[in-house]
Amino acid sequence: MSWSKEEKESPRGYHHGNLKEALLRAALELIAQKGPAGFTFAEAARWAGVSPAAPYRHFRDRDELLASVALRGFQQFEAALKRAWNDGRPETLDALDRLGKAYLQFARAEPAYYSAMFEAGVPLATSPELREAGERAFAVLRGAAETLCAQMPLQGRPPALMVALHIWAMAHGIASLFGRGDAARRALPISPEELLEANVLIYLRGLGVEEAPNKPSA
Amino acid sequence: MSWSKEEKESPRGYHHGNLKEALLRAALELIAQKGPAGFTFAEAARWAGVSPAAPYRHFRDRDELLASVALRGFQQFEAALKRAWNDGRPETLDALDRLGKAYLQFARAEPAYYSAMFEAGVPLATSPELREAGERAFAVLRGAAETLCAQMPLQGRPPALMVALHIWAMAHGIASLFGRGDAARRALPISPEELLEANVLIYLRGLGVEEAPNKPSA
DNA sequence: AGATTAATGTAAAAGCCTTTTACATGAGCT
DNA sequence: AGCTCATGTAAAAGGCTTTTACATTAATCT
Repeated sequence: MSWSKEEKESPRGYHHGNLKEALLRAALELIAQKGPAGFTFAEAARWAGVSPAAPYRHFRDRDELLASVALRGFQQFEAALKRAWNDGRPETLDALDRLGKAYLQFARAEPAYYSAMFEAGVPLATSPELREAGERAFAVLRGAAETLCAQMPLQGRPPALMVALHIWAMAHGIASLFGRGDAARRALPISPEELLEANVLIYLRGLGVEEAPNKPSA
Repeated sequence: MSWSKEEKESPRGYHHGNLKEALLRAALELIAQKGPAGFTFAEAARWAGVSPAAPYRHFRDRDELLASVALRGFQQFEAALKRAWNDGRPETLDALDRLGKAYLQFARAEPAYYSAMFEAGVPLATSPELREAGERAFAVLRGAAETLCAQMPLQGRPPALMVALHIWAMAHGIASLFGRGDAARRALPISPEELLEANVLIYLRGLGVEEAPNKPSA
């Protein structure tokens, strides 16, 4: 046992010690509970045990806190997608399937991040950082599309960027419409995962990508 | 010239005469300007020239006004989609193309409606009316998918509902990610319309639907 | 160590929003 | 004309946001 560093609820003195982090966490929790609109700067402060004015030492205003949540969201999103894609190995199509599932999984497991990123109306131009984080997350999809396209015959090979945008649109469309058990959304005859998988498979067939029967055996 | 019925700015007496309508219009305008989050009940009242408490005679609270905007949005959306689809005539695939364009056009021309409908976090379960309006709008897509599927050979004909959901996801994904000139969204190498058209065409090819060369001539 | 400086919190206040309650007005009907 | 109900107003309580002046402490420098 160690007294070294209490992480929880230590009865702090005048200074908090880690207020910025605490506010980010509080915001995430509150957004998850009540949506990006219902989240309030003052409540995050209360949650962190500081006065309503304290947060202004770390964020210019409520919007900047939201943007910071979105930033962190994009970073985690990128990491999750990268993990799932795993450079397209061992099989491109399997990896693509994992990618789609990871996309939906993120939207479901981290609705607060997802809505801060895509639905809260945070201007992407808020900060270069935010924009870049978004780009980097998209770059994973783009890389996947490039790998995919590179495996197609040169004849009629589509622009990888377009393919990436299409995949993004399909995944985001499904995540956004059916992805969260919001109790606010539509009931489906099948799971979002299955719906997306089918959508992508049909799309790929349209591109002329054939599913390997099982193994790329000769 | 007529004094019959002034519609604009008539210096009203104690009663407004058409407050509910005025509030809906004000809300629409304000949401278009500042997003669903930035819109405020009090400002809508001001815009209509009444006291801050007056709106409560017509809407239980701010959320109900938002839900009403969404309701009206779904109704107009349905109408726009129906008009574009035109029962699939004269050519199913052309009609489908019009449908997609109408979808994007609505999202762009009526961002306030669109965000109230899909992004403001209005619980679909708010009222049966709202849910039904949503269903009716979706029913247009569903009808299109059914027409489309009916023209396919029985062998390997996909479930129309799935096709409808896919088309919805693609359209919504693109509208939501790139659809509004928000100055907040990503720049594209091509227009959302082209992007969606390509997405749907590839998808249809994947379903085995072949584009008629030009005219269904023998 | 001691002093200075910069970072981080607090208190108080102004301004806006939401929502409720009691009251005022007048439109529609008999 | 008189009633009644729908529709609006005024006033007030309670939150949230943001700013400003001030308090406390951590960091740094000599």
